Amino acid sequence: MMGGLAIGQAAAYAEVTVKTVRHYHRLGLVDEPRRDSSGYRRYGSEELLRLVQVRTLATAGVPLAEIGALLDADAGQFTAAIADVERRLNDRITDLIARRDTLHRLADGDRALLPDRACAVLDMMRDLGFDAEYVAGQREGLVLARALLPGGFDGFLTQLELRLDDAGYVELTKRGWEAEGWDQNDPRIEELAIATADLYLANPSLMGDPDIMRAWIEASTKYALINNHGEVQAPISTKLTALTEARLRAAGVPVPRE
Amino acid sequence: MMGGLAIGQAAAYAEVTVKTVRHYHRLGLVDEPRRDSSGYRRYGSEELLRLVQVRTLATAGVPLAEIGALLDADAGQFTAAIADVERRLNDRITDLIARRDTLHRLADGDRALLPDRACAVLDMMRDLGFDAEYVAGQREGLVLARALLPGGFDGFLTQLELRLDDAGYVELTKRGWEAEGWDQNDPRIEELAIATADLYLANPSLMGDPDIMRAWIEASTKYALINNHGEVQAPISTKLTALTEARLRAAGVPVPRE
DNA sequence: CCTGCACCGTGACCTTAGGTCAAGGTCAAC
DNA sequence: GTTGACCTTGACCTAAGGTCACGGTGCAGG
Repeated sequence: MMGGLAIGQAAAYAEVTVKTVRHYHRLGLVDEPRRDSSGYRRYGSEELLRLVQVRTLATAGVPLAEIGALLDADAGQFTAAIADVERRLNDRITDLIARRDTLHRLADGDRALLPDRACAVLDMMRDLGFDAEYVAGQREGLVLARALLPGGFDGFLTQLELRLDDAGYVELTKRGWEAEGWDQNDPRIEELAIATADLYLANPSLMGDPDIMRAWIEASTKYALINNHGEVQAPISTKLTALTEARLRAAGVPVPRE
Repeated sequence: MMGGLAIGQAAAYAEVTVKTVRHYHRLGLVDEPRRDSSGYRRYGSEELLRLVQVRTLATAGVPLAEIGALLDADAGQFTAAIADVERRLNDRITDLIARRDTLHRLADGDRALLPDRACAVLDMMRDLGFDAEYVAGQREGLVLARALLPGGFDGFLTQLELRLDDAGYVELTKRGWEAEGWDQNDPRIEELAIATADLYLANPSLMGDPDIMRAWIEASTKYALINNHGEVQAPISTKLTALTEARLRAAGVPVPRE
């Protein structure tokens, strides 16, 4: 027995590696045991106990830098610290469980980027028969909107939901998307602007915050075009918006100018 | 809007730090986005999606080195990999839960070092009225025994339990411990050896593996003396063992010599 | 127009908890 | 007497970023 365990046996006992034991010695977490005649470390149960204590705390996630003070504290502080460690462990466990659930969203690109409610809005658009490219643009827009105005995102979704509930709005918006293929001077553009303005006048709650909604339409339309056709301009949409706003102003609605 | 988010906004969106985003670029996990006129990175939803995917996997514990291949794999491989990640997460969770339970053992030094069954044996010794120093020595011995013969530890405990169930054994062992304070030539030592040998002869199952049990008695006695009195020898115990073994051999029991 | 301040750029070094490698000494067995 | 398993020290490597230094950019206030 030579009066104690060699480092490999001590390490196996504590279920750590030899290197880890030496690491703990270097950090002063476990005192160096006495050496035998050939300079080998010889471990008694005192050091083994300490080693197991350190390992237990370390694998529980306590930083090594804190373990020394923790183990050298008096009983009261020690049990309090243990309770704290346990709390942190519990936090980590619930955190990991949350991450495990988040993982499922990865299978679907939309769901990784947007909260469920926004996904529901996009689904509704698809169900209402909007063009897939249009919906994709709306998705991009929602992602950016959430990044740029995280506080107002929920209200913004509410506004979108309100609009999608209105059959007239849905119809006019679909036509507006088709309009991007029309000629710059197509007379239908003005017709569409008139119909849109009339819709807003008949149902003002659909307008929402005009600043935000204008930015929204331009941005999401542009994104759809950039991503799907490499085009940078959405001239028809811009013209349509301008005409609609002009008509609203003419009717006495205070629409701010860009 | 300047056509995209700056790195700080993208990082906030993905709930990582700016430094982390650049780190992912350097590792090739997220493509560098285009730059604006002043060289700033400008992020679109493509990169944001990728960023969120990488972060989700990374915080789920997937090494960054694996994430690239994982996200670039086809759908089948990807969902398989996700399932694997989830399995590893579950493992980590159950592992943390086990560690949390282990933590409680730290409050008591014995319970950190020894399995419950061994603690029960020590408790039984205390309850049977063994001297506290003796029990402490047994504890040290158990710790070392578990380190040195982990495979045989359970059988060894069984042997101890068997012995403690025998009132005669308990009585003789207590006297043997007291004997360490006697004179080397005290006639009671031989009496004790005779009684002990007779006990073993009457009840051979108490003997167990004689090699192991002899090593055990010597080691645990020595540890108690070293730790509590700084003595290195346990001469009476050694003599007692020798006398007992001689008597057993005389009675025809094959006791191996050291 | 200048100055602050908050943001962006790169590059080099620091951190935690060890792992790996190198070069040599020791021990038990065949 | 040599092999192979173990021990010694020391120097360097790793992941996943953090911190520091030093400089450029963009915008608001005085």
